[in-house]
Amino acid sequence: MQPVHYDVCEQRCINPERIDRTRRDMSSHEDLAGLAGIFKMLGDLTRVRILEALSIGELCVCDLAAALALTQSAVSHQLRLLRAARLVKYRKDGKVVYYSLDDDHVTTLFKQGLEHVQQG
Amino acid sequence: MQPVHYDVCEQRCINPERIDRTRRDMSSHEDLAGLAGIFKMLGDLTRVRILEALSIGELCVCDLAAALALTQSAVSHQLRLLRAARLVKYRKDGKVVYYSLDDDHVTTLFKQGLEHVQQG
DNA sequence: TGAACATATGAACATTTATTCATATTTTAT
DNA sequence: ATAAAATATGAATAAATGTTCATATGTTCA
Repeated sequence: MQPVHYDVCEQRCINPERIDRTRRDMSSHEDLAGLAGIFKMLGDLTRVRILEALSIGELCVCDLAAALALTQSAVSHQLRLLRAARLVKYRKDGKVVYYSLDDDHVTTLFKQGLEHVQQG
Repeated sequence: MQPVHYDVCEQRCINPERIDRTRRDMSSHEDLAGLAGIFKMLGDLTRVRILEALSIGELCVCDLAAALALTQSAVSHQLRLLRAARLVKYRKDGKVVYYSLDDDHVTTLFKQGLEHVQQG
């Protein structure tokens, strides 16, 4: 079978029907951007460690820093991002702020991810 | 209850038992690094789009580039990374190389991720 | 009120990383 | 063998991002 070539978006292509089908069936750009955003948030060792620590139980910032051997500032900056992504929540007790996981989606994703990691 | 302060790793902390428990119960650094690695790989819009496209069906590099309106070079560079992460596999048909998903872990992770995205 | 402490945050710096451009490699077809 | 086409890749550039340092904010306690 001879590949037929068309020009789409200044790219040569071989199978235009597949291209059309792909474009039609793909999720919205919005959803995919959101998806990439979540994974980007989880794609950092420090944040993964923070989330795993919090999955064991709530911790205040300084304990989190101590447990993971990180500076208070580094932890605080990352918690800010995790908060914005609604992955963690917090409660204040005086001047101490306790952080915990916002829902169990993270735990689920971690389990799925570990399956891939540990089988590879 | 008065918080008792200890010094651990040059960090003040409030609840040393929690710190110990956290350290004890956390997954290995290796596993967590691997986990972060997977998520980092998925944490890029271009790669997410490529993987979603391939989840619909196998595609050659130039069709992938056309379908996503990307340069051949950009796609090829990303496929290299996805290949190294064992997220995609390929088969050669003459000078055309067809890529597809290596397993269905990606699809599972995408579904889980979209749940978080679409409810937030 | 003032001192000490827990946390948050802005700016600077260093590192990582995605894309582009040019070119190499490999295969097909004449 | 040569030309054309599909893919891969190295180097360079630009942008994003994580950490550190210094400092601000807010709370407790004397």
